[in-house]
Amino acid sequence: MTSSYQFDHNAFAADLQSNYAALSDGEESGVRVRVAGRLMLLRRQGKLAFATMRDSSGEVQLFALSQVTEEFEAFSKLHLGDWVGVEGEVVRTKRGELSVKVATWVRLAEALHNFGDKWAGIADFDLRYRHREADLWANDLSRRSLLRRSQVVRSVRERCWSQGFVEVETPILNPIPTGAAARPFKTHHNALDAEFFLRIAPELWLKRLVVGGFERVFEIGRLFRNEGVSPRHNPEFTSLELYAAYWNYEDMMTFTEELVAGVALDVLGTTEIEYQGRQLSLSTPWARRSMTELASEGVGEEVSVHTPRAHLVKLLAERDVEAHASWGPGRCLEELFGATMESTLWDAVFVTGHPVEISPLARRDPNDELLTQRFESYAAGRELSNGFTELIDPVEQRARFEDQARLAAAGDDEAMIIDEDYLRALEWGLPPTAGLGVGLDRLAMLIADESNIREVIAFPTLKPLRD
RNA sequence: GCGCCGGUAGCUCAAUUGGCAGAGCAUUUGACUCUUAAUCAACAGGUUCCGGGUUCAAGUCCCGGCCGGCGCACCA
Repeated sequence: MTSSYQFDHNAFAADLQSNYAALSDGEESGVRVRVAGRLMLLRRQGKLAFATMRDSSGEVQLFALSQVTEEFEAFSKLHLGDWVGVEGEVVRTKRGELSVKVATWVRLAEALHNFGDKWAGIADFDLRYRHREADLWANDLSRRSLLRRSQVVRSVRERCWSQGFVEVETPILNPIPTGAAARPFKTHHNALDAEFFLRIAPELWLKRLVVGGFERVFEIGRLFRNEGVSPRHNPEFTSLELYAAYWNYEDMMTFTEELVAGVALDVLGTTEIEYQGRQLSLSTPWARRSMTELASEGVGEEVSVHTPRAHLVKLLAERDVEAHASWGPGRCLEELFGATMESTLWDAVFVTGHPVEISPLARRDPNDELLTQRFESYAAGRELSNGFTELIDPVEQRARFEDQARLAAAGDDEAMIIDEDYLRALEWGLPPTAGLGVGLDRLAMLIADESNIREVIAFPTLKPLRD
């Protein structure tokens, strides 16, 4: 059989399995179908041959007989991994396996390499990540995790749409990297002879759309940060960022917990999930605890952003954290929380009330001028989302950017740069607005029960091979 | 970036103290009319990641490099 350019396929393996579940052993349905997929196993027995064929829905056995099957010899010599299109009757073999009894068939493509050990699959991480196409055939779990990631993104998108959010796209090539604290990737546009940075966050663009009258917007897209690679960090990752005019951070927390719990419900059917062998609750409402309270609990005494810096520095030193000269009390408080309590936050929880010092785009808390109306959600000891009531005052925003510029001058190479276009946008009037960012890879990890971010990214960033 | 661990046939893995590089699956050939990782028989398959070094002898020990896993750091 030579290969074909096309195949008229009219049935999926999984549908056959369910539609003919009642077919008894040795019974023939009288129905002819055309299926296509890849050969995963092939067992020849003299003038019979049995093959396991997999398509995107599942698996079904192909049953070939020399008396029935065209080109039987060639069929029985197909290779594992070959793509075939088959026409034949749906039957159940005497031994009870639902099968398509092959009348005619065509090889659609030939596999020149195998897909790993048929028991063990492919275990080598390097091979799995560099050749995901082979990994997907060899390992059920890889297929499942990437499928779940897709379901997570779909669910997030549909839930945002259903709440009246408009999906938008903002520039990836940015003249200045802003909206977050991170090192950027740099590139160059030849015709414009201009330096550009790949975005580290879409935040400022999205708020400019709110200024423009899009009261509810969101963007799902790739962000790029020139930081270390780890089981929880890929240089390019996917975020959901979303803004709602007239909301404050409490409204946004409610939205966030319902979104995440809803995604779990959509994909897994429950908000009480199992993660890495341990029960984890995403059920609403999530606990809300202030960073001040958590840091105090962590160090065993009352601390706050009003505690003298020298004392906070001492408490950090006791935990082997060396305070940088540019850190004020706010940053020290956050570091104390990070060093003591962050990794213990297992069930979904909101941490609220971040210091102004570390929140240059968030609106101050009217009850404490050194804190903001900000939250981060945590699950499995990791940050899952970040949101706040947006700072809308252009004068204060300029002062906050200038504070960041001073940090940069003091050696903090991740401090934010002044964005004049954004300040001008604020001068046209941003209504009271709350914003949210969610790391979708992190969310996908949680839902797919994966501990390595690479398992939920089809083609993770790897070091190019060289000698 | 730092530390620990790893890289052996196409795939999954062995190889004792430094002593002839092996198995299963896949591939190739043959047998087999209800198999289920089919089974049975046979053939073939190697730059032991790369480059040096020590040694009578290196997959194994030492040095350098490449790639990966985990931890730390940075961050989401």
